[in-house]
Amino acid sequence: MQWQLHPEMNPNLFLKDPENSVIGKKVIKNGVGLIRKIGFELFTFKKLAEEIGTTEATIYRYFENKHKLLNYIVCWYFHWLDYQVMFNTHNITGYSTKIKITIDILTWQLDANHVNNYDIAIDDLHEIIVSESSKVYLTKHVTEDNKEELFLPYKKLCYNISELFKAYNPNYKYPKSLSSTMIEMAHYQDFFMTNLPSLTDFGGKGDNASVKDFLENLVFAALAKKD
Amino acid sequence: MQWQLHPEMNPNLFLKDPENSVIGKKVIKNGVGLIRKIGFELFTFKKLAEEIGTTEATIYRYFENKHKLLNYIVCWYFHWLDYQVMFNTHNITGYSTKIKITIDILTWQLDANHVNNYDIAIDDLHEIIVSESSKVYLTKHVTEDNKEELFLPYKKLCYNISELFKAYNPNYKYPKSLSSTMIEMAHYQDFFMTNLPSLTDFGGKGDNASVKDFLENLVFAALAKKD
DNA sequence: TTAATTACGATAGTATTACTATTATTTTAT
DNA sequence: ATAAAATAATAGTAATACTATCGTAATTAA
Repeated sequence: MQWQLHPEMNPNLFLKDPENSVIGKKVIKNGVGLIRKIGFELFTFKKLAEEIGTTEATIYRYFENKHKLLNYIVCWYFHWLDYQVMFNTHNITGYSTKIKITIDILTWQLDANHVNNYDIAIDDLHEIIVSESSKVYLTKHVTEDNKEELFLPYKKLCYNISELFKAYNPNYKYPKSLSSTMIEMAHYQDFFMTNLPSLTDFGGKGDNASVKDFLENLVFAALAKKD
Repeated sequence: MQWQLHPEMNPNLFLKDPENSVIGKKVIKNGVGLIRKIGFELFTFKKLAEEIGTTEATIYRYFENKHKLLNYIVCWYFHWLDYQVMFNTHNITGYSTKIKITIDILTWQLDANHVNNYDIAIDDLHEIIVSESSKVYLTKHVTEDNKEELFLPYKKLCYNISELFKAYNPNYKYPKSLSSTMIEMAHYQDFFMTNLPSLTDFGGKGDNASVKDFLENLVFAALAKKD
């Protein structure tokens, strides 16, 4: 599937399409690995350049700065996630089931559905999303970035899930906020469970099935038809 | 009230207590103002030093780095918030009412309750919390920081709210996760409403009363006794 | 009271980061 | 085969994130 290799990324995210060259692909692939390993704050283009055997300047030809690279990675992930949701809820009857499947995907209940034959290490990617993705929009330049549509895949996923919620219960007043809450909490509760367990109810167990249970309970409680 | 001026801050947050000197207080007060103005990424000790008429090195005597200063500010805020919740729910009968008051405070439904006679500009502080607070724990050193109890006020607030939830419905399975969800979403939905409105249902209106309504609906739906 | 100690802030650094400008090399087009 | 274009490497600079040292002021100790 050509689409999987070239998920029409927004050109505002890069200076030169990393998908079109060997070094470009290494920037993404090893970038994901290095950010996961040392965290976004300590991550630099110099360190990445050393790892892939090139120079800083070369990487700057692909991305304006490390923030844009993170934004690219985050977009790639949400694009991929949106596709997973679409693909796995397709031809399923019942909005309740569709919502449950969506929660499964968001909370990383990985199984055969999530086969990936990408260059990007998808588990590393997920780890980055959990601890770094919000840094992409929590900036002073969020408005300009938004105008350049740098958050489109996130917004699209949020919209698609909100439409599921509306289909399940057309009277529910906050489908979009519930959708963004669910997406954020799939990541935050995961991060808390691992790193600050006292902020969750999944202390000892610590598997993402617990996050799934929590979100399912929360979402269906919120959406419950009161008649 | 002496307590308000000296909310027993964790000494691991600073090298030298900023409350004990004029310059120290300026570091906090002007630090809050400057971070709010230019954002945490562009904020430097040099810029802050220029603003308060001192040098970088002086500020480094108080705080190890800018991250610790942000951590101090965030702790101060959650400490203050925890006190607000405790004070305003005290002597109120009915856990439902207590929870509603807590949501009011979290979603910044400011009124006479929130009188502040601090040096810190409390509205600037709230703006910082909304867009910068998660950066304090979304790091690779979260575990070591947690061991030094740098997130105690947040964890305490989360715990206190979870106890309210448990009192309201002892059978609810996820009081802590619901509590951290509510705290995070009070800030995130506020940020989204202002900066990425399509992720919320409060597009045009855009007041924090909408966030309050959403959270009240969500929390009471989750906690609803099913019998 | 005076000497010693401590506290404090200012000066002047360094290593790293985040880039940019220029030059060299390779690729592609004709 | 040669010109044009694309690409990468070299070599920078300005800003950032600190650190080490020094002088002065305040505090305390004999």
